[in-house]
Amino acid sequence: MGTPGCTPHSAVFISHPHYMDTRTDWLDEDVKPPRSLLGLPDFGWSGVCLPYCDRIATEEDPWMLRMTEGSAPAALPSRTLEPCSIKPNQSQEPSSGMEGQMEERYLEQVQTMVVGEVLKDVDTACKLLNIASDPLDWSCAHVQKWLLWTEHLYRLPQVSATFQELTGRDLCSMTEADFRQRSTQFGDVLYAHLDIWRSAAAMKERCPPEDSKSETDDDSWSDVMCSYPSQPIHLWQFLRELLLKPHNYSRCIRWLNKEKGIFKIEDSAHVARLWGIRKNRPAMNYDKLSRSIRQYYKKGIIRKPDVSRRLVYQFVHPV
DNA sequence: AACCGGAAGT
DNA sequence: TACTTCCGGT
Repeated sequence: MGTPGCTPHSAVFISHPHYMDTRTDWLDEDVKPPRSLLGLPDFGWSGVCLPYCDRIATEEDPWMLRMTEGSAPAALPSRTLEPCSIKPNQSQEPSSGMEGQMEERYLEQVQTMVVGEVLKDVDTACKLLNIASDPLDWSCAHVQKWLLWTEHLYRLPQVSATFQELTGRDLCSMTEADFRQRSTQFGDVLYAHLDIWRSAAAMKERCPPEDSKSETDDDSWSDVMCSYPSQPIHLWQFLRELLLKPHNYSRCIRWLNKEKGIFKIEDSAHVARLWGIRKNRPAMNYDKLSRSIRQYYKKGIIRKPDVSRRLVYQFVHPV
């Protein structure tokens, strides 16, 4: 399409009617490069899609393109998502011999990658939201968090209000029609996204984190970290978490000098939104977040660097 | 738009 | 206590 500023990734957008038709701008005001945003998921591809913001649909993920080009939207996301059993269901192309094998291997590789990424992204989101990865374990509050997150992810207007007082179990027992009933426009998106989480949780259970079943369980970020009771996270910890995942978040916050603990908030509104989601504070903004950072000045946790610069801060005690 | 710190609320 | 919310001023 000849839309100015469109990247090839736009294909992903366009393939999804909801985005173009009904997106509202309540979340978009601060979005810098349009393509830094999620490609919207292609729900048709074996139930696998990787919208997880900020990191997908970037130049670093060319395979995303290949996938979306090639895959004709199937009907609905499949209920389960198994890396080993997914077969490309569109082998109509009479690819023969070597070529066919190559292609099949290529597809398999891509699928394995995709599944791995999905799991990673769900895990990341779990950590960020501080909720369990299995929707069945969610309380009403967790459901609301997840909804907030999903709204953020897909740039949906606020839909969480229509899903109040539902536990994760309730949510899981709902059909797509039930979802549509609660949100005519976005019920299907939410349903599909929930399906991804359920599939991811099911997979996680089926083939738990392979190789290293080591005893270093304490700090490994599996269920313990994700699940609920842990004490509320501190803002400085949260910022560190984001900084430690440059692959995911470098577009909104990054180190300027990791050794000295100097970092820059590149997208203040985005960071504030993530913080708000994490703390369940929908009204969070940079004004408030920065006030909290300033509280750290006298506590000696964060300060302004010697030469004060806009949106640049420094951890007093770098790692 | 960011930065600052007081003051009050949760 | 650790923010969150609000705010008047830089």
